[in-house]
Formats: sequence, structure tokens, C-alpha cells
Amino acid sequence: MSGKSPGMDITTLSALAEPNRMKIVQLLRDGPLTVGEIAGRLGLHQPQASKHLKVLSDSGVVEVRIDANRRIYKLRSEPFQAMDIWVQSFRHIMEQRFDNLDNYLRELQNKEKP
Amino acid sequence: MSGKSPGMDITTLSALAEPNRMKIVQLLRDGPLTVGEIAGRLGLHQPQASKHLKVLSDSGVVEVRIDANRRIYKLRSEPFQAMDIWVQSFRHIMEQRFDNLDNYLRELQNKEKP
DNA sequence: TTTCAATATTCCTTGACAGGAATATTCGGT
DNA sequence: ACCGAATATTCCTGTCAAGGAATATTGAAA
Repeated sequence: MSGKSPGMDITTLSALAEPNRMKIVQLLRDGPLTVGEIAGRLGLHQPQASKHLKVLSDSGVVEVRIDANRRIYKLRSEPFQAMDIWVQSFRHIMEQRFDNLDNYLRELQNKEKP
Repeated sequence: MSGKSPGMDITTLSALAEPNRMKIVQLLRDGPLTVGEIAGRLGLHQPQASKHLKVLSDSGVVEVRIDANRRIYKLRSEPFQAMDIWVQSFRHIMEQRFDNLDNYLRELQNKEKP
């Protein structure tokens, strides 16, 4: 077969589907940060920050660069590219107008039972 | 304040971060379906299908149209639009080239300690 | 080599959630 | 009014993940 319909990786989503990890990712959007910075800005205890970063790291959302004592975490591009592609496979869904008249007409269309 | 940096809704993501629900959503990408059809195509027992659809419905990923005995489920556009906007806020991350030479040069850049 | 700073890891407890099985609901047809 | 098809709901159970607290690791500097 040739045309694959994009299948989104579950682990990426579940990594993101947790409030603190989501916040971490949003923080890292503005650039790499150390564990301490992340914990500080989010009001997390350091161990929890490390644990969340491990989850993000294992799922490939984030990568780490070791600088002596510090670990500098930054976002990886692949998961976001993958999400982008996946979401784009729902173009036709997103393009739906929410103009009320349009919607009303569409409703009438659907009333005909095939 | 005026410019909000897109904050993705966690419930949407956790609804999607489950294998069977992800499969359901991929099915619905090709059009609305009844509970029975979904359960059938995915090899799920009907109650589990209903439960997953409830989660998807509560999170706003899906909406239902009642037709006598049947419930016809279809994707809603909003969550995907939201995801699209959110992912787009990571443009600069996604634009990273994975061309090796490029990457090598970028590495050298990063070696300078500010 | 002792000490301090930054980070990771372990253990424990608790709550959420998915699947299985059984049952309830709701509608159309007869 | 009853029956059967389609779907939802409830109860139960096991698993897994998150937070707290304590501890282990690593590296740099004195």
C-alpha cells in the first residue's frame, strides 16, 4: 500500500495530557530551560519536575543536553510535526462553517433518509 | 492583556490519549457512524464503545445526533481547530531542519557559553 | 576529599480509569 | 401492550500514574 492515513502516536498525547507537563511544554516553547528553572516557574517541587521531564523525554517530546551539573531541556521538533500532519488530516472537519444559515441548510440536507 | 499564547485544553488531549478512542476518532474522520458500526469495525464490545463515546462526547470531541433507536456520532470541528492553532504556536520549533550539516553548524553555535 | 548545588530515583499511598459482565432504557414494529 | 434491536448505565476489579517525602547521584569548587 502507499497512502497511509496519519496515525498519531498515543504516547505523545498522553505525555501532553497532564496539566503540569502541558505547562512545561508551553514554557519550553520560549526556549530551553534547566530543571530548576522549570520547577521554579511552575511552583513544582524539583523531584516532580524531574519525573515529568522524564515522561516527556521518554515519549520523545523533549530532549536533554547535559551541561555539568545542569540538564537543559528543550523541545524536539518531530512530535509537533507529527501532530501537525495528523491534525491536517482533519482539514475537512475543521473547514466546517459555523455560519448559522449554512448550518441550517446543511441540517435540511441531512434530514433526507438514505 | 490582549495576546494570549494558545493554551491547549487538557481534556481534549486525554480523551484522545487512549488507543480505542483514537481509533474511533480516526474512523469518524471518514464520516459519522452509529455505535454499533464503531463497535463492529473496532472489535469492541458495545458497552465499551458507548463508554468511550461518552468520554469523547463529554470532552467535546464528538457530538451525537439521535435518530430513533440509533445514535449517530460525528466529529466536532472545534477541538481540531484548537489543536491546529495550538500546534501552530510551535511553528518555530517545527521549522528546525534535520539536515545534518545544518545541525552540526547549529551545534557549534550553541557551544559558546553566554 | 569534603561540601554544596543540581538533579534523579525510590518507596509509599491514593485516586482515576479501562475492561468485563450484567442490567436498564428507549424506540419501532407487530 | 409486547417484543426485539440498539444503546446506555451500573457495579466490580485490577492496573497505572501522580504527588509527597526521603534518599541517591553527580559534578564543581574550596
